[in-house]
Amino acid sequence: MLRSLRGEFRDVLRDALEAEGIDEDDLGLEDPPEEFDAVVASNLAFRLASRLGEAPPVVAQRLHAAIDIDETRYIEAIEAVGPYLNATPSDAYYHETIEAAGTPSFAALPPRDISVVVEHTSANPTGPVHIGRARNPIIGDAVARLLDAAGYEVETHYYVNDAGRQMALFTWAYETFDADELPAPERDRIEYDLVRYYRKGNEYLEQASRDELEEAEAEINAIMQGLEVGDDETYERVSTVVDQVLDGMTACLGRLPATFDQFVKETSFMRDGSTDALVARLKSSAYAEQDDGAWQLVLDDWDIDKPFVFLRSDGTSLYTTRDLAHHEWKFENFDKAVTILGEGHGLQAEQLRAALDILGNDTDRLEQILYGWVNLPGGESMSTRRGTGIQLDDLLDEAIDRARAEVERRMDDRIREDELDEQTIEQIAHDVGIGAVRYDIVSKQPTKAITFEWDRALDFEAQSAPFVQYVHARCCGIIDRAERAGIEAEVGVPSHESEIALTEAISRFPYEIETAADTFAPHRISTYLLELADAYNAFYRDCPVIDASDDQTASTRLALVDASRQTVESGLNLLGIAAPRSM
RNA sequence: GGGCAUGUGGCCUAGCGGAUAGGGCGGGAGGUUCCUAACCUUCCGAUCGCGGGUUCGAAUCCCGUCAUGCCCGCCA
Repeated sequence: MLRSLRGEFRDVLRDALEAEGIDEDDLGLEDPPEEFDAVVASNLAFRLASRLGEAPPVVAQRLHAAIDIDETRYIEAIEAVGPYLNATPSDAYYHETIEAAGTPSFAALPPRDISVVVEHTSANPTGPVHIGRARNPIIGDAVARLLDAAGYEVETHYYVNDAGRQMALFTWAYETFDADELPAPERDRIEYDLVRYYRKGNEYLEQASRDELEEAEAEINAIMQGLEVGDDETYERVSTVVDQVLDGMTACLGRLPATFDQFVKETSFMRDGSTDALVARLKSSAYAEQDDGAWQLVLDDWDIDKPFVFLRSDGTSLYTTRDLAHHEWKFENFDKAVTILGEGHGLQAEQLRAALDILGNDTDRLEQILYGWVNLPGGESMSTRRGTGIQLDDLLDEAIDRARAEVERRMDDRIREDELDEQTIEQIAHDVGIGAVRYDIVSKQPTKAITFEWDRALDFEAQSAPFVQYVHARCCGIIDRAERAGIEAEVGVPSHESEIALTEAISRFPYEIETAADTFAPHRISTYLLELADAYNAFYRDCPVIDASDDQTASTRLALVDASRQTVESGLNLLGIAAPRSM
């Protein structure tokens, strides 16, 4: 609803400027501080002041006099407050907000007819997902949900690096070592089983004699060469490892849940000839040169001083070459491409963008979101190869355990009349625990580095998922009681200041989706949900529903509770967090 | 050495050109004869790393500087 009101505000401001014969495009819209009744404001008078030779408040008055709000539906009044023009909402604004928010479509912006592929996670299929990587699926999944809500046609992809040396080494180790010379798996799932071969292989190479090393390297190289020439048998051998490990990783990511519409294999761009074709095009580019037999692009014109090598001197392609073919494939099939990348890939991301530019692509269609690493407190690094770090599975298990303990601790003094059976308790623990993890990650700007600490990541109070989820549970509690008391919801116009503030918070939701999607910033949704939850808690404190002073008040408040519940659920859903009915 | 990112009260964080810098944690003081206290109220606590500049206006933009992280391979 705020989107509509802002539209009206822009219209009347533009009309007023035209009437005054003033040419100015920037309308200076901003959010007014809380203490004002206005829902949107303009600071236009500041900028016009010097040009018109008048003081800002005088300009504001003049604009105010020229503004005509006879035709507006959602703007009740526009006031000149000092240099600001403040727009306050009409009864229709509140009424229609509560009405619209009671339906699921409130969280969906109109379709844009623009397809976008969101590539995220894309971790090498070498073993269990550790929390250093967990930021990627959590941000990526939220971005995909956000863009979907914002009206884009979204498809999610996991790009599988099945072609490099790591996978060749893994395949060799899998075929070479026996299970009985390996330690027991840390968990009963396929990637925990297979990663033991990968670790064993790396370990072996590190302490192998010269002869052993040569022999092993020869086998690993043979696998890499087989992939390069598109040998079917080699591809099958590598796939045996890749597909199994990937199955396990997919199961782990599914717990978040993070899901993928498609797993796109790197080898597919070698096997279909697109990498070779791309290399030929790059060679003929004005920026290509040969250096010691290898081909590279000189990217000085893009302010990148590191050349981009796209073909080895032995004629084989590199990971980045194939990724280039991969991206051109994305451009052929989608209008936009969004990629979530760890900050370690910053330079590569810039080189990729420049190379795509050289190949004649419109790189504005590519959005690369970089996120900082998750570090461990002691500065210890996480490595699948060495088996260090914290696994995502362990984090989620711990989160659920702590949440379950919390639910059980509260059992004694809970007063809500619903009986929680074992299965329900387990479900709540699951929703709360995993929600807390996701919220902790998604609520921070991706570019900031995170130091992982159990107690902070799994805090169930205040600025956290459980805080927001609790609001949803509170709504459900009231709705359940109202139903038993025979109270019917009826959309009305809020009168109490806490009702008004809550309705205004709800009215912002579609606007928040729009701005968050425009900037690819899901953390804005988490910030918004906190504000919505605060507004609801104030309403909960001040405005009884079941025991309202009269039936009419009870009915209009119940409608507001319905609208709140739906909005909170939709908001949590954008972040991939469940909304429990009871806690 | 070069590049990119980040620097906001003891700790975490929002804001990223406009109305007295919002929250949370921690600390102090309160609130439950119940629409679930995973909540609420209140107090204490910030020269927005530092120095310049641009602007009517800077945490926000520019320059410099310091600190931290990441990257700089014919690896992925």
